[in-house]
Amino acid sequence: MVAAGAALADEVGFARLTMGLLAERVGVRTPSLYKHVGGQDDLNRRIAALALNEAADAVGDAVRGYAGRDALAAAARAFRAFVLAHPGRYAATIGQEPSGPEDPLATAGQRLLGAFTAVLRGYDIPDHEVNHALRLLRSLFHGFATLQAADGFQWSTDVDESFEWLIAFADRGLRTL
Amino acid sequence: MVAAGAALADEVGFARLTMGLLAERVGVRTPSLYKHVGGQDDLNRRIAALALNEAADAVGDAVRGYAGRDALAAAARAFRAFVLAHPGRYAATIGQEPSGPEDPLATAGQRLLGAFTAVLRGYDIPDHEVNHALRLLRSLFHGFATLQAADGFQWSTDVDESFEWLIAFADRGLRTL
DNA sequence: CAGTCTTGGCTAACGTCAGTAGCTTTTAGT
DNA sequence: ACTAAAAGCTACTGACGTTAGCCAAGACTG
Repeated sequence: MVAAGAALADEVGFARLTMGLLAERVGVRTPSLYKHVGGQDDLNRRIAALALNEAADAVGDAVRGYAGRDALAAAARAFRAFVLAHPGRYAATIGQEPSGPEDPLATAGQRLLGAFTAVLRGYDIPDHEVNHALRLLRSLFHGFATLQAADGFQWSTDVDESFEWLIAFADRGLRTL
Repeated sequence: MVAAGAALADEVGFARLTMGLLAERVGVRTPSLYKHVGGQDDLNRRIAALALNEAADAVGDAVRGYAGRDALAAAARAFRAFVLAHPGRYAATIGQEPSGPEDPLATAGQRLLGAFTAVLRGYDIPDHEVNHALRLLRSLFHGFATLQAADGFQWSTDVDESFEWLIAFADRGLRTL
């Protein structure tokens, strides 16, 4: 149900994800959906939680066995690949605030954060700067991925190249704190 | 009209900006709005263009008279301040693709980009890397601002401090290319 | 000054969509 | 075989975006 919604969001775009469309997709009349989800808000939040968990898995898997720059590059590429492959469900995460620490959305966010924290362990970062570095990485990758997904880079230069440049930039910065 | 819409979006949140609400705000019945804007899509795009132009102005003004690290810090702070002061209209810019080079949205985006380009002139950046650096800055600030506006994580540590740390990080990286 | 065109407002209506109420069917457990 | 939960359905409501068609006020022109 939520998986179908996420898939549909990836196909038609998150903004065009409608209860009626989802019902049609799963071969059911619209009101029947309400036996499975609380409503559109609930559906959106669950798609967002799914997306964050999947992103955390993707980043976590990609990082396994690597450290330092290799880990950073693997995490970055995995994250971007995920967002580009699943733009709809990732868009669902934008503008969702977890209602509390028990919210599945919050724990999913924590898992993703944890995956990036693992990357930072490969660098020599003072304790009190780890949170700052974490926010840096999240901002950087979230920003790049969403801008590209929205086609925010209208310029001609190759985007892949920019992304690799960006990874190198972050790596250099993290190595020289 | 568009200005009123932008103001309303800032107040109630972009997602809750409705034609009926805007009509009420400007003291008119809903259908009368269509004498001024083409519809909700058109309104959204115009609000987005307004926001990008205002952001470009804010960044451009803030940078004037500074260079290097001072310019970068001024630009970054101005941009973030703008997004936090006008979350609704800035949210309108997310996920809007300009229809062509003549689209006011595209030219507004170019102006904002130009403001950041001015900042980069204060650093010694090889020609072929300027575009990469530009995308870095845009991703970084867009990501940070939107994540904070959406309260995307549980920010336990002070956000202002993280932002200043992020500025310092970017400055160091740009100085040592 | 009279006529006309433009501008900006209005009411009435329609289509789409989220969501609710209440009933029926299917299915699973005893 | 019986019952109760799970999951489906039709019918309906209300909110919203949007269009059609009409009307009033002001500007421009003969």
